[in-house]
Amino acid sequence: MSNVVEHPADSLTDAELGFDLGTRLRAVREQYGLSQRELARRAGVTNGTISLIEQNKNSPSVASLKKVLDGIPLSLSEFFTLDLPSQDQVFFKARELLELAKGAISFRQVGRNLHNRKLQILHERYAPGADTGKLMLQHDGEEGGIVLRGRIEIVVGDQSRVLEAGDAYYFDSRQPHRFRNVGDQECELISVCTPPSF
Amino acid sequence: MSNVVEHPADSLTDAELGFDLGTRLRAVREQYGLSQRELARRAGVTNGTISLIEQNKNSPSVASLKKVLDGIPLSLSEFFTLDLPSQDQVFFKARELLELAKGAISFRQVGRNLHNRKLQILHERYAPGADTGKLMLQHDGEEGGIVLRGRIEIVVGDQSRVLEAGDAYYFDSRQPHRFRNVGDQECELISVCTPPSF
DNA sequence: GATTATTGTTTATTTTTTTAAACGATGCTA
DNA sequence: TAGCATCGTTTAAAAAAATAAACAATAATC
Repeated sequence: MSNVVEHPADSLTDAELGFDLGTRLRAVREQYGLSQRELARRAGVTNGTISLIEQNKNSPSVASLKKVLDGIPLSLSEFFTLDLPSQDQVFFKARELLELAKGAISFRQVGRNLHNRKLQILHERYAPGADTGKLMLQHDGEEGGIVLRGRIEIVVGDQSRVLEAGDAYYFDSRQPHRFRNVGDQECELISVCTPPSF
Repeated sequence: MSNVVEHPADSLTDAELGFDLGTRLRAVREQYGLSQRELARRAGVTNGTISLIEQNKNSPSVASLKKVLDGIPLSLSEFFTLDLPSQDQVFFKARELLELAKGAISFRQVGRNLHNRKLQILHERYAPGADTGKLMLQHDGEEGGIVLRGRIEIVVGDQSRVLEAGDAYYFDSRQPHRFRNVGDQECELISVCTPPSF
């Protein structure tokens, strides 16, 4: 009885595959080097359960899927949002940061493919007077950052503040927001946000 | 068969599941202005099913939870990663950053309550020679950062690099990793990671 | 005020999942 | 090669979830 497991190299997301929970669990389990029995022992279920789930012969209750994932360990949200095959670049020389905008405002991003990532990390520079504009930005996710030098005015919803070196911010990106360099020198900051992915 | 002590009928809540699935579903359903019956009709299940799920009186199979969410519509990953709205402090003066560690290695965090947040943003400082230790760190999530000044050696899995001002990194936090200041001056960087949420 | 919908909940019955144990296949070691 | 451990799979019985229908509470309409 040959154990043929479909493993297309370009198997990217569940959206394309129509959500193959069994294959996903098997991939995760194997990635962690666990046998069905070992995972079953840690999770407090039987090995048969895991076998049947991985073959999509039954659909586990959320409760028992949680039990299984606890044995890895992996949270439900991580399990469902997981992008399995992505071996990415880890280190980036300064010149390798991806230039997203260039001019009065400059965004230099860590990493290229945003779709596989949970974090968008930017090195931002604002020339004196530079402004993200009156039309306030608004998008899903959360964002925050720390100011490295200069003075920048940040408007979030009905709040507004001028931040200086060492100051920081954090807000829900669905609130309208705007950045403006109100100093007389260049302003620099590191920002990060969770990109809307799924 | 299991001789384990039976749990009371209503014990499918936080304790076992890690979060309150029933309340979560109810909140989402009401947010979309749907009655149990209307959602049941769209999802192709019975209203009783939804009632029982929302009371945590049974734990739906992933298959039926997916059916229910399709009626909203909402993906599984969206459902599990939903964050309850929380209005927090937006701006932080430099001195308000939360000091997590103080000594050869210093971590100063943006924001206090990590549980409601998707991002952990840190201002890290490493004294010359400072080291996160031979026991390599490993945890769920992803992380990245940008070096502001100094020289730091970062080991991720079987890869290793010395990064300098402007350089950056990004990796899956489940890979073992270690940070070490290999320069003769203090090293400073902004790091960010996705904390495990559930 | 009575009638009629619509809401969420509960209860027997059916359906599905989980268990416990056995099965065949593979790999290791003496 | 034989013996033994481990792997994933399969199957009858037990446990749990989904259904269908009845139940109670509230709001709307006549």
